[in-house]
Parts: sequence; C-alpha cells; structure tokens
Amino acid sequence: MNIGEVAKRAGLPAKTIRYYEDIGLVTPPRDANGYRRFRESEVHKLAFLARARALGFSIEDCRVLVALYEDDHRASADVKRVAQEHLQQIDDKIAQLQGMRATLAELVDCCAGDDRPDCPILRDLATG
Amino acid sequence: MNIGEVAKRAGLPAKTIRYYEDIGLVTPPRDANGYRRFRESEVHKLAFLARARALGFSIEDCRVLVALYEDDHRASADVKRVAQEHLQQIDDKIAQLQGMRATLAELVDCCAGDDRPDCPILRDLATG
DNA sequence: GATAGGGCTTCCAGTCACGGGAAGGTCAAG
DNA sequence: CTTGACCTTCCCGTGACTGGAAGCCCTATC
Repeated sequence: MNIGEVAKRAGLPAKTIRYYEDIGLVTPPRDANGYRRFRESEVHKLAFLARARALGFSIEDCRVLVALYEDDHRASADVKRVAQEHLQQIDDKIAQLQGMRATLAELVDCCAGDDRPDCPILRDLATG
Repeated sequence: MNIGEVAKRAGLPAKTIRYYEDIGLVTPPRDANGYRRFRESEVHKLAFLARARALGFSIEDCRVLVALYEDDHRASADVKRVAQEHLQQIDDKIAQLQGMRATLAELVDCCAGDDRPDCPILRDLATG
C-alpha cells in the first residue's frame, strides 16, 4: 500500500506520515522505485497514533504508548500513569484558559464598543 | 534605563524585550556604547504588552492593541472586536480541551492501573 | 512514441514566541 | 588591574507539523 492510501485510511496527511517516519515512529520498507510500502500493521499503528494525538498526547507520549501497546507484558499501571499525567496537564491548561477567559469576558462586557475612544479593556492593559 | 532594569519593571525577560525590538514592537534608541536606552513610556508599553500576552493575545493582536492604545481617536468598538475574537478562540480551545478531558478521564477511570496488561486506554486507542 | 496527469520522492523554509548559550564589549567597585 | 555583573550580536533549538519547489514514476490516452 502506498502512502496516499494509508493517509486516507489512517486519517493522517501523507506529510505527517513522512514526518513520523523521520522521527522513527514508523519504519516502512521501500519498494524498488523508492516508494514506501505499508502493511496493515503499519496502518493500524498510524491510526493508533492519530487517535492518541487527537486526545492531545505529545509525540513523546505517543512513543511510550505505542511501546506499551506492543509490549504484551506491560502493566496497565504504566499506561494509566501516562494518561493521568496528561490529564493533569489538560486540567492545568483548562484552568489557565478559564482564568484568561474570566478576565477577558469581564473587560469585554464593560466595553461600550461604540465609536468613542474610552475603553476599559485598554485601561486595564495600561494600568494592570 | 538599561534593559535589565526594564525587564524587572515590565515583568518580561530581557530576551523577550530584545525580541520585541526585533519584530518592531518597541524601538529604543541606543547609547554611545550600543546599550538600549529605555524611557518610562517604553517601560509602560512593555508592561502593557506583558499584560496583553498574559491574557493570551497573540503578538499580532498586541500590535493592533498597542496601535489602538496610542491612537487618541480610536473607537472602542475596534478594541472590543479584537477582544471578542480572542475570547471566541479561547472558548473554542477550552471546548476542545474539555472534549479531550472527558474522553481521557473516562478511560483513566476504567483502567485498573495494576500490573496486568489488560488496559481499556490502549484498547480504545487501538480500535477507535 | 509523446504527452498529460497524478502520485511519489527529497529537501528547504516557515510557523509561534521565545529560550539557551557562545563570544565578546562595557562599566563600576575594590 | 582585575573581577564580576551587565550588555551586545548571532545562531540554534523548541513541537509538530505545513507549504512549496524540483524532480522521478506510473498509467492512460492520442
């Protein structure tokens, strides 16, 4: 299977798949003409990566998750720890964004939004 | 005033201030020895930038906000529009993260986290 | 056999907002 | 005169790609 077909089936741009090969996440062999040749197992792995990325896992996390996935003797505790740490990071990020959101929403609410120059948003940014 | 002092007072690393000069956000004159010389107005502007960045505004947004701030004939509607668009982006981001968070939290809850290999997290990633 | 097209290859550069670190000039204190 | 803190420029690295150029490969059509 060539890269275009794999891209469709795994739900990843061909560019991304090439990048994943660059960084060693997949290592498809080559045909005589130099084209990458993918098998089902590689497609499966790429779809796994696509889903892990969609959940926000970093590439390095993905590397670990793939390794655990391919290790029959893994402990689920190891997987859970990776996921929990990521969950914590997501929570931190959400909290940070909600902080910004609260401040910003309040400022927006206070701004008349007309053609006059007076603006509480700029006033806040200017004075802290 | 030299860059170190400004960095303290504006709450920005010196590196960042130099970067802001690179991209034209500030243009401090130079002393005979080549050192950047800052005045109060520049410090004020950098503090403004620091607060805008802390609210998550992009550098390009900051450029616009500074221009509006320095324009006595601005319309507050212009400021409000920039802020509202940014607010919308924050909301989108929060929604996206909360989606990830929900899925991930459910998977983590279902994972035993012991020394056995069976793991719903990996199963989900593998099968979609 | 020539040509058109689509797909594949590599490589390079850009993204965003800096941060790290090297090599070297400047200044005030002891 | 030296030490050490400050300042300068310059270049590379970050994360995870994305865009684009230049060129090879394969099939189909005329």
